[in-house]
Amino acid sequence: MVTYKGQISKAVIRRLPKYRRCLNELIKKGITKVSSSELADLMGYTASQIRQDLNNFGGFGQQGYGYSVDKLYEEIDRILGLNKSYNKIIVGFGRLGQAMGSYIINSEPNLRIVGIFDVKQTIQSAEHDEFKDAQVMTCKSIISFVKENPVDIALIAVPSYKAQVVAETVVEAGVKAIWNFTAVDLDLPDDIKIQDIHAADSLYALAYYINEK
Amino acid sequence: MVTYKGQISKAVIRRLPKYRRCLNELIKKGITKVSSSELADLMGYTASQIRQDLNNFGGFGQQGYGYSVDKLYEEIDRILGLNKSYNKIIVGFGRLGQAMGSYIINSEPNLRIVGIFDVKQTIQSAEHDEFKDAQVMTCKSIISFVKENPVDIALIAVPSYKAQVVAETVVEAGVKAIWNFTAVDLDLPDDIKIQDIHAADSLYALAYYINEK
DNA sequence: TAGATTGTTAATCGATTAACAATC
DNA sequence: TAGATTGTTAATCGATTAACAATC
Repeated sequence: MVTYKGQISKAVIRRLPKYRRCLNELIKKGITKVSSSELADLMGYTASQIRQDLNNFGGFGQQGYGYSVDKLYEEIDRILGLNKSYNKIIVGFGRLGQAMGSYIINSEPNLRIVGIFDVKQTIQSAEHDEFKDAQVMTCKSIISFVKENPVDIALIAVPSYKAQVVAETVVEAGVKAIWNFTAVDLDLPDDIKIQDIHAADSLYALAYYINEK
Repeated sequence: MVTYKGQISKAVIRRLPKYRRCLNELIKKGITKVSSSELADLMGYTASQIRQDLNNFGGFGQQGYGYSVDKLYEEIDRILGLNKSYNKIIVGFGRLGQAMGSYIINSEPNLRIVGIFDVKQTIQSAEHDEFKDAQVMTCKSIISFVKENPVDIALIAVPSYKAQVVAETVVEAGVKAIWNFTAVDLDLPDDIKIQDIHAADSLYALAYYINEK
């Protein structure tokens, strides 16, 4: 069961953003040092799991002392690749696409929205509109656009029935990573990285737990 | 390691909505019968896992034949509790709250949106607006409203810095289940069911996999 | 140095896969 | 009946927890 160095389990990767969030809170509070058991209390994991998780990437801690909050935060940022910049397009610019676009503009400086595509080229703009200067292109121009402009990530927020076709289009254009907000499980080549936000699935799980026992 | 009957692992519950989605596709195609190995091909699981999963709830299949698509779909619906109705409030009615509200109105007939709350009582309405007759109430009235009107689920889509306070308010009012769209891990009593949509977390995981290897 | 806390190995737990008897 | 496919037990795999030696 020897995992090669650098081959990290999905369970660990899923937890890293939560570590990052927690460390960010500590930084805001001016706390500079934290032990695995303090983190355990804050996050609801065991101290043992936290040490295991962090040791996948090397010894970030110091025996007898704990972890430096700043250093750990930076390391996790680096591990996740959040110290780099990414070019991004949004395909489907209804309320959901706009909501996520707004989030990115306000909270993710490393993500540059380089193109926005929708069947409609108009934006129903709210009052504080981050998008008032944005140009919305027709989906037909996705391929030519991506071939001219390197794109790392495509956010897809089109209606479900268009999801597979749109996804195939961005993949054909050369995009390798998809952040999928549609209710569809996309069927794409194995080398394409996909992260699904299947909001309805979590709603159904919620219904299950409401009725449980 | 005897799990009591009826005590189903979280891993299984997480997969049920995907079974449901897949079965729904088969129904649309007019397919009435499916075997565990056909489902395995469609969903990317093993046939063995599918049989294990379904057998948690009793024998839905027929040896030598397979599963009835309609029956299995209905059973999963019932297991998830989707055959019942739920009253729901939306707290935070910006683009994200509106997007999810629109989804619910159009796709989830069993979910009734009984109240909408926001600091602003106006709706920036798009052209096809499902909400044009909706009344948006001030967050201050949440407690009195919920005490008058039974509410099963609160969708929270307020800015992060308000998330904890808003969540505490709906819990104080008596709501037992929260569908959380904020970036915050809510700290609430153990008997409150929470499902988080931490979209940013999945984006960070995507960044990790883009850089992997 | 003594105390604290990590890094890391071993033990446990739970989830997935394999195998096959039951049965339609 | 013969063939197919489930239901279910056993084996494997992976992830979590416990324990403790290393070391700051």
